[in-house]
Amino acid sequence: MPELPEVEGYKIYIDSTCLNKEITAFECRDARLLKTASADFEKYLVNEKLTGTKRIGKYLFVKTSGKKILVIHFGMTGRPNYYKEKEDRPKYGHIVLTFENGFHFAFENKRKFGWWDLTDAIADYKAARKLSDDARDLSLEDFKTALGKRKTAIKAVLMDQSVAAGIGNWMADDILYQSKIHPESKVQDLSEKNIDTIFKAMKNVIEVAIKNEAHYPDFPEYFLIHNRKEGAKCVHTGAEIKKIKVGGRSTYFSPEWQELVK
DNA sequence: CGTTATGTTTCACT
DNA sequence: CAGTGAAACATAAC
Repeated sequence: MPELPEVEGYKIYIDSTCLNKEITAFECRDARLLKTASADFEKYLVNEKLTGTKRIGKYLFVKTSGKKILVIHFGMTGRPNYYKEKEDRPKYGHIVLTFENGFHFAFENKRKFGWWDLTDAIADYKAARKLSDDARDLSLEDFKTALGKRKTAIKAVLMDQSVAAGIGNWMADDILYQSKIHPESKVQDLSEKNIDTIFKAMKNVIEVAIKNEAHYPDFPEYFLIHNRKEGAKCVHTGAEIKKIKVGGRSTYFSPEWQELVK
């Protein structure tokens, strides 16, 4: 379930399980998950160690003792799984590293939208992908600059990784719900104050979600995520949450609560 | 059987 | 060239 807060949790998980142990084997059972040749992963990972991680948005960069940096993207259904017994390999653990202590690290990916890549430099990779700064660190100034040229729905723009890296579908919905702004409001119509409100809501969603380890039931009651489904009711108005499509994605919002800015 | 799902990439069009 | 929207990708679950 990976958006920014989930991937932050995965980072912490990998930091606490996989670092500073020699890799003795690399195995991938479906090459479609690899952006670079399988032989390259063998070459640059086996007999090396993972030494540290850096997360930018939903991308996780894993530094190694070797010449390359491992890049992991979890897609829609990815998650890490560190386990001991070989027979405990998870059903969708399509990529597996084995460490010198006999433990294994599986990259689970049910829908196979996630992938691994190798790179020489994080900054270059970030630039090539047109990735913005991580939404957690992004300044208000840079956020405004990125929004400046846009003429489309704010919801779609919030999910654009070149605007604020890490915001995905549920976070964008919650940010706009907490901002009381309709997801189809055009960016060009938003006031300075609207944008400040959205920026603050974005930071709040991120910090609250990370603090609660992306465990939705623990989020405060005012989070839309508890009612992000058809037939559910808005905690503010009591009216039904509506579902529409914005930017090609299912979008949930509270019609009376969230103003369409024009 | 048809629809939907937490994401990114590609491609055609403006 | 930049921005936009739709389609594609692969698969499970409802």
